[in-house]
Amino acid sequence: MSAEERREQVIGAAIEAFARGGYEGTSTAVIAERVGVSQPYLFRLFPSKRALFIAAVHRCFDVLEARMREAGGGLHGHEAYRALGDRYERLLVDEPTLLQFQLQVYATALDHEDVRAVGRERWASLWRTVHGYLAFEPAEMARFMAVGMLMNVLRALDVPYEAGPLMSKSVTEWAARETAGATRDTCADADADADADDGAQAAGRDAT
Amino acid sequence: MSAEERREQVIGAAIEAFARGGYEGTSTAVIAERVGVSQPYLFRLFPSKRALFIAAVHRCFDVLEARMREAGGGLHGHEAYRALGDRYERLLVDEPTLLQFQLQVYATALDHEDVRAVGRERWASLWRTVHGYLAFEPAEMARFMAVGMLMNVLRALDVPYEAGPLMSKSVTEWAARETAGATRDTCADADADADADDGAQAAGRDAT
DNA sequence: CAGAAGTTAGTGACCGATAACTAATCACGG
DNA sequence: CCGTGATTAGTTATCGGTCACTAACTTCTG
Repeated sequence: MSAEERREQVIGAAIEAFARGGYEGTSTAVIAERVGVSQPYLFRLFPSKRALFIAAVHRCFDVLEARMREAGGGLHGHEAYRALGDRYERLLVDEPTLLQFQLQVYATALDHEDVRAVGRERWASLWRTVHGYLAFEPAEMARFMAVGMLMNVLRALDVPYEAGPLMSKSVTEWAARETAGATRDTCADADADADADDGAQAAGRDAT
Repeated sequence: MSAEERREQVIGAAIEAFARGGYEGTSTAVIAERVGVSQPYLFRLFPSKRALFIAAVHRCFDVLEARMREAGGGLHGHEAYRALGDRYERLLVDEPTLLQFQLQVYATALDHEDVRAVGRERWASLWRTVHGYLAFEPAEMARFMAVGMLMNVLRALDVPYEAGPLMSKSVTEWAARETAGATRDTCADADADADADDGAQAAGRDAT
């Protein structure tokens, strides 16, 4: 296998590993093990752990932008808004690793200047791709991105929510329930592994 | 100094340290050093590093809820929406550590079930506090929280933005600028330490 | 034989946690 | 006022394990 192929493979494994453990919490050994090479060999493919992480950031946003572009197609305005929103919801279910890694990037950016710079650069690119390509109004742009960030957090905390416009209502109801039963919070464990197949909820959106 | 006082002090130091380095990236030694006690003594105040982190999570959301309650007062509807929004903007400028820590919590929640459970619990509490106390409509609730999450990310990436309704427009313009000059991205370093006093931008909101 | 792909061995530093010891405070009987 | 025993706040010493990274060696292929 060529070094370039290996590098791509390593980046994929790095995203999966970093998504779970974060930058500091993930050893280069587990990444190497995941692709089936020795740990020191990673340092011949990438100059440092940070360089590998940054390569993973680029890959992550490459995919994100590609997905948005695919969904946007020739649409614009509200049609595009709905199309991209739906696509992001699906991405959240189909490729959760990508979103978890995204969250790790934001956290890592706080004290690694190089990561912050790359994250900012790619966020600008993503924002501009969505805005320029689909011609949203600025207010809708911010709203779209903001809801995306909210969904990221809800997913990170394993909060169940309905997709689409019903989200706010369902989350509000969830919050009321969760806070009411604060005395017996053991029931929160029961749905820990039940979210694996709640992708079906995304289809429930057409009931709107 | 009593153990309880020390504990409170340690929690404060822990938030500051964890906010920068994250859970895995912060050693108990640096937290101990920050409060001026020996590292092993932390383990007499808290049973484990995780327990300390979780205590910090509680403190963080305690403060967050308190700030929102103060700002909400007897207001409701759109007036409350504006009051809380303004307060959150100010919090972003005045107490950035709290927000950086918040981001670390979301990232940490991904692979620590106990942190996730506490985060979910406190998010529900926060959501309910804002919703129940201020009587927002569900859609406004989600919008409020979503914009907050967006602001968190923008701050983490050091993206300059105008506060208030102008945000989306200013960020859109920023994205256009940033992406246009992608070939010479060295200028991105210049404003790295210029954000210390951009709190003045928050006052620019009344120009609306 | 040359170069690229990949390995084993090792290193110095650090980290969370434990164990055992010390110093100060305080209540209290004489 | 003094001694004294108990509780509490805090220390030093240390350990087993892990981590990013380096150096030197090997194996495969054209």
